[in-house]
Amino acid sequence: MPQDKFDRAAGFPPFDPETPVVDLARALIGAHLLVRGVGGTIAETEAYALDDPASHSFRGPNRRNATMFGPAGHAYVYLSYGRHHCLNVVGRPGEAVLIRTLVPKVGIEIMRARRPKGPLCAGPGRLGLALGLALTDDGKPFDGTELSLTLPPQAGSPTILCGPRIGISVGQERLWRFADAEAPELSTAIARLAGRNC
DNA sequence: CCAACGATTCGCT
DNA sequence: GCGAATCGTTGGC
Repeated sequence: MPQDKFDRAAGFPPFDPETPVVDLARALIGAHLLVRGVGGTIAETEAYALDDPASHSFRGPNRRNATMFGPAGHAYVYLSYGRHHCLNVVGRPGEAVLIRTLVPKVGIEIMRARRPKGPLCAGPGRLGLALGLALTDDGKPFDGTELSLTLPPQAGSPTILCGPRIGISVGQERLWRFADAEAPELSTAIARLAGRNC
């Protein structure tokens, strides 16, 4: 049963220049994410690398992806399909982890006000709306000021499922989508990842 | 310069 | 299950 390559208790988040983005993506499963006091537990992530045709960084730096080439531990927020604000955690240069699903914990009333119907934080677009993300959040650090990323003390090493990333037309062979097998929000996602543990 | 296409979601058939 | 919404980036001419 493969598990994380780093010691979750040693230091979190692992924003050192050595941590490959796949390890960061796995490390963030089970972490607690807050955006201006609203958030929850990360349940689903995707990794995007530099030599990765599915990544925004693949063709080099530009106005949109500049944050991906900046320091680790900052938020890369971009506009998806002209309407959704999606949140990433920047790792090594040109690498980032897309936060796809959160188990809502804090500020649920606020999230529900922003999203009157349907799932609060299941899917990157819904999550961005529920957390009140905007393009002005692009480049902000996860330093506990507006954005924070912590590992709950009681959190153990979750069982992590993996599978192909969603919504991409290239790079499907990389099984870089990760999900917490225990997360309640992921019934359909878990079904699609059933039996895969890597 | 212009047409096509997304790291998506929602509503209707 | 399918198509619209919506806009910045991309790629072809």
